[in-house]
Amino acid sequence: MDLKYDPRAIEAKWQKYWQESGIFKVTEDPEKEKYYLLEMFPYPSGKIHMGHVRNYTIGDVVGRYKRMKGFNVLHPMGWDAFGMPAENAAIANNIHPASWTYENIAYMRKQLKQLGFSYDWDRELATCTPEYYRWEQWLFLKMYEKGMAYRKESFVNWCEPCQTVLANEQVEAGMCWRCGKAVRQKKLWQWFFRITDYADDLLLHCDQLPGWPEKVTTMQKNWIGKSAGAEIRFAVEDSPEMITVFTTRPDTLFGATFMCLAPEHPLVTELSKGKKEEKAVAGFVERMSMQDRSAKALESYEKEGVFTGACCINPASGRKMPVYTANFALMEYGTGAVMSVPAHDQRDFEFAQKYGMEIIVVVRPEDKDLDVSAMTEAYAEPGIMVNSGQFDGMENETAKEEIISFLESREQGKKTVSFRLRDWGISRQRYWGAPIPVIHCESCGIVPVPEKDLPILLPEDADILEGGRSPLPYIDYFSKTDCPRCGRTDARRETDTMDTFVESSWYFDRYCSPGCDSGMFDRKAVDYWMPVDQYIGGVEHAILHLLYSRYFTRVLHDLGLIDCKEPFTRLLTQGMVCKETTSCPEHGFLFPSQVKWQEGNPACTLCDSPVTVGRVEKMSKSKKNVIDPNALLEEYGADTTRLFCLFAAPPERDLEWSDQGVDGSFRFLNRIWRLTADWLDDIRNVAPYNDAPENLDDSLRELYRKIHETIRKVGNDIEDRFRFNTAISAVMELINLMYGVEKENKSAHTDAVMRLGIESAVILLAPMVPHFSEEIRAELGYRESILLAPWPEYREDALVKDELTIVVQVNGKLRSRFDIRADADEETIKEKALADEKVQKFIEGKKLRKVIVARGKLVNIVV
RNA sequence: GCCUGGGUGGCGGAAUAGGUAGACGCAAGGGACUUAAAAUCCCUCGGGCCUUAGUGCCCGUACGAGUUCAAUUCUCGUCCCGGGCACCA
Repeated sequence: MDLKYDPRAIEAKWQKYWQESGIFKVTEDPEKEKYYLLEMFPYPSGKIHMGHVRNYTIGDVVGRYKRMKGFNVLHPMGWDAFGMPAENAAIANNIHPASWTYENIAYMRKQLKQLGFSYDWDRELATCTPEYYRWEQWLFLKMYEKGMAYRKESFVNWCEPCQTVLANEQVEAGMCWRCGKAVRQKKLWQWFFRITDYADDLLLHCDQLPGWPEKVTTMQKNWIGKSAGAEIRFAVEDSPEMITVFTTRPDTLFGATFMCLAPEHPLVTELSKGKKEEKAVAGFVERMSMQDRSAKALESYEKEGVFTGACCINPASGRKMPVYTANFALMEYGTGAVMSVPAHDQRDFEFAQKYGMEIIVVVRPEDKDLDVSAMTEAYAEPGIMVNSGQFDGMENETAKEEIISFLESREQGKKTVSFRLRDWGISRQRYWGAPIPVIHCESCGIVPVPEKDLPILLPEDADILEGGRSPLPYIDYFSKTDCPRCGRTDARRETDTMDTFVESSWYFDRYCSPGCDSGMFDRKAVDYWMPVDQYIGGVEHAILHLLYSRYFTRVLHDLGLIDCKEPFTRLLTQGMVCKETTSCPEHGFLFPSQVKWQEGNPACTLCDSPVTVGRVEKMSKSKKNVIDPNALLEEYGADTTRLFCLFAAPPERDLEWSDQGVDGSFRFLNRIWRLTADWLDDIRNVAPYNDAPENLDDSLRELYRKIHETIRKVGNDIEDRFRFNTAISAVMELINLMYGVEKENKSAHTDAVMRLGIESAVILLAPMVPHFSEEIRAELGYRESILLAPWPEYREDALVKDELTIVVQVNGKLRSRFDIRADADEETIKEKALADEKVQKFIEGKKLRKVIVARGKLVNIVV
């Protein structure tokens, strides 16, 4: 055995062996229990970053562990390959999005292989290939048939100078990131998926996902946002129009004193037409269309509105209510109209004060009356009805039902529920995405592409136009086509492409039979593998990606294509990889390699200025606080890199990068290596000890127990808790103990127990540092891959202790401890504790009030 | 504003059923080996107190209360930090 641990030689050797032996290839095997392990596939952005390394390392440990436990493990990898960065790179570097993407894939695949991940590479897929997206187009057609895909008008961020649609992240403070000019909202006809049809079902099953972090299901529930209430219709004065509102507080109807419509509400323009307010209203609507509509932006705007010139009639009180249009009313939620009850809604209260609107109290606290003139805020609590006609005196919760019945009987409203969730807009006016397979015909309207014409290929000989515009509408051979229904020769192909979340909503199904060319997937394969048993990825996908995938799985289920309804049985959301930032007054943020140490202080390598060490933040290119995995692989190898990612923090928490910590992980592997090298001659031809512990002397017996305790702990930590950090520290303790074994005083079984110890340590670490473990196991004389070795089981009899240490507290404070036979009964333990010399000092002359004995651990004496 | 995590030594973290706070690692200090250094191995390592230096006492898990024989762990309140968000009518 080489005396020095040389990861580079070892890792290349075993990676080659795994690849050539095809050991990670799997097929459906009804004899074995399946385990589908999946990590979120990466966007091929250029190279692997530490977030990927962490995510995929965690997954790999689980995959290798389950494999050793005898499961048939499906562990695939692929590429989420459509998307905007490819277009941006194309513009910046004058390279085609396709070549950019495929080059990145090739490079990143190589990096993943260097990290030793146990993927079945035969199942690799890239979503930008026609073999993949043709089935997405096929599904679109099925969804269109069912009315699950439809078109409606909605808004996009539009940059006039660039003549292009912008993503939210391309809008910076209301301005276009490219030209810096103001962005406005433009209405376009776009494609949607009817996810709201499944809102109730998606919500209901949030409580049936016990393997998901509660935080994620809670976020999903809040996102779907079901609320019960009523729709109420208000007649508009001097007009045949009605305004319909949704409210969760029908009980406060008598207190509604004005109405607010969203600026985009169709009635806004109509109601103000020909009135003196018309100009002001039009100006307001125009101004609002310029505003950024994201939640955070809206948050910062002051609440404002203008009078439309029209009034409506409160169906309960008969009161005249002025109709306003206001920036806080959202067209997307409810009906786009809000009945405003200033006495019982804080936002309405503020709005009423600002514009001098009437405030009427209709719910009072049980113990007092509310005086409008003395109110400083709205009263939103439950209470007793007042000023509400026949409903006075009721509890407001009862009044909710009563008022709804009252409205229903007069056909002025009805009970209803509303969801916060909106339909999924999938249209993107972009090039690098899957074409939506429909044709627009002057005679026939929307005509779906016939199935036999799929796939609609994305032309790959086109270039992104100036300003980032999609070339698709300008490519004649693509966009000009014949109508498949009537044959008209002037039809136009749809040039919107699909949101990339569509690809990631079914890739896990495709992995089950990635080469399938007769459908989205092979039914037998998908029924065998799905659902995913363990899904692992960043918490940033907690809502959208996971919700869309759950939705797609339901759609596939209801189309009769798949058995399961929930795609992911267990979910692990891992934390971010963070590092402190470093910056120089002259050069701004610095990469770690741009910082040198001068007399114990950090300095800039470019200008020698002292460097400021900033907060620990998520690694990001813009802050330059990044570590390049390549450099780590070069210096320490894959096993050390993996080990540190696992050891530094539990998976769901953020991980703080530490160069010295990496060094420590490397030292640990070296320590095992040396221990093995040191003992190899003694243990090479010895069988690992596997007898009763009684035949061992005290210190060996202690080691034997430690070995089995470690086996138990590592298994539990991986299996139940994904606590790789504590699993590793348990093995460290075992190694530390073995370092204390002296060869000089060897007894009959020393070699056998040492062999067991080393063998166990290595096998327990095999999922985490696979190359290292394979190598040592080979040195110990095994011919087969460690992957084929069964996961070790602990012996109960080795864990048994003759003596237990009991600690003694007096009034809850630790005062003494003693050892006692493990089979001693409670009374004996109690007596021994009371008789203890140190304990005596504290209880002498005092009255014993209580003595508590806790299961073989502790005695607490209360005096 | 709403939702959601989190606060434990110089640092990352541990404490799995309310029962010995600080496992393991990093950093630091000391020692051994060496001509020397590196590497390695061993020891110390939360704070304070003491004319008994100990198998000693007190304090200590963001802060303040509470429940309990016993709280890092459970309850309530406060402060601070991170993440998400589409004004939830």
